[in-house]
Amino acid sequence: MTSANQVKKNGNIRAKSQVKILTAARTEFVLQGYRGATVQSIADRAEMPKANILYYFKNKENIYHAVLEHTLEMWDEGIGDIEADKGPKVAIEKFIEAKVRMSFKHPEASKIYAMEIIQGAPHLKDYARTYQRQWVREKAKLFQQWIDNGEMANVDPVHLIFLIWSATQHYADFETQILTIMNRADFEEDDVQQVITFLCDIILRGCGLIK
Amino acid sequence: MTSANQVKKNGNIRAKSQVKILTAARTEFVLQGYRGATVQSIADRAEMPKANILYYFKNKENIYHAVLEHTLEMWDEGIGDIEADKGPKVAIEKFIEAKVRMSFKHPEASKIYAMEIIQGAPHLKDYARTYQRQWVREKAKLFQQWIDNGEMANVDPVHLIFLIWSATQHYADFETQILTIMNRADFEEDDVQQVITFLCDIILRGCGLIK
DNA sequence: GTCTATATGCTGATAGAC
DNA sequence: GTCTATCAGCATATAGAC
Repeated sequence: MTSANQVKKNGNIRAKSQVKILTAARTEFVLQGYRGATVQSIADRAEMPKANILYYFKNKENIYHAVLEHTLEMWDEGIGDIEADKGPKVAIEKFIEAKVRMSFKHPEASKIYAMEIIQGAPHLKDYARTYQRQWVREKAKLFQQWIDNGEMANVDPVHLIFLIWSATQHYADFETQILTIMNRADFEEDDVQQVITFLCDIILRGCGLIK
Repeated sequence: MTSANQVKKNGNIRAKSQVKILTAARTEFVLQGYRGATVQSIADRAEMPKANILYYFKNKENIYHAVLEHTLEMWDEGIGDIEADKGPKVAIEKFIEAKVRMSFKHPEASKIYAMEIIQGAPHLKDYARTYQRQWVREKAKLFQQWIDNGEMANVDPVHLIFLIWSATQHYADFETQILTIMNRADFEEDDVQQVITFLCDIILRGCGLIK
């Protein structure tokens, strides 16, 4: 076996192990919180010895950082952006749909983010201060232009973004409560579609974009 | 001092200490999570020796139970109910206002509840299954009557409740993120009023209750 | 009721054999 | 790369003096 192949094979093992660890860790961090999730519990869930976990990530905080980063990346990619070119109605519709679908598909991603923010965002202050604040300002400006052009009702653009965020992520973060109240074991595609329809209906009408 | 007075005095000390402990514990549980909050950190925040904490509550889990119970009670009392007698517009308006005000006044109450639900509601399954499910069904029926009478648009009543919950609690749970994005140190009464106006505007129009 | 001292178990992390 | 053995520190909780 050549040295190049050796590296590749080892790289594969490394990559696979890391994904396995991150997946297990994400679940543990959601279920138990940062402090409550132990390296041992992550190891058990990943079906690896504890020492291997620490071999790949050195320490617990590094695991958490990797989970956060991995999660935010996946989330942002899955949502995409608000598209300006087709007007406010399509833009808001598409954005709501993407966020609702992600909430049902990857509730853990939203949950881990939510817990981080609730606890005061100790690892994400910079993320909000730079990336997110900029994003909100950009989109708010876009909404304001549509409002000024008379294309939608005069509603506060920043709070509109908060409303869409909260209403959509609620189905991920409060999954447990919603299932219990609706007396259901799982969600199905029909439920997802119904939520999309409901939220688009209310919010678009609320923005004066449908009658 | 008579025996009755002795009991009363001791009762006062006990009650005061317990409130002090519960307040400190709530903050610690929010900031650090259940496992991350230590009895010592609660004692430090309450400015009491650790042993006194355990004297009053026996163990850490009892503290958490008491915090949850105390918090839910306070929250429910502060919100009040959806009042049927003045029609959908006033009912929804009053409910949104009450929830927004509580979110800004007691964000920790909402946060501790949110963390509990996100982690799978291990201590609150029964609460959702009995009390909350019943409440939602009752209110959904009320909304449905208004819809059938043509008093409001035909929107799913259960999801409408979820929308109001999520949109209002967002200002408590995601306080940190919102402050950072808005580049503010604290909220003021004007902010609260603006949120109430915004949410009533969008949701009432979304329900066809204003033009 | 208050507080110090301490028992007991679990945690993150490391050393070193394979 | 994998895994066993182990350490040092910290957590909850209790015992018992005051």
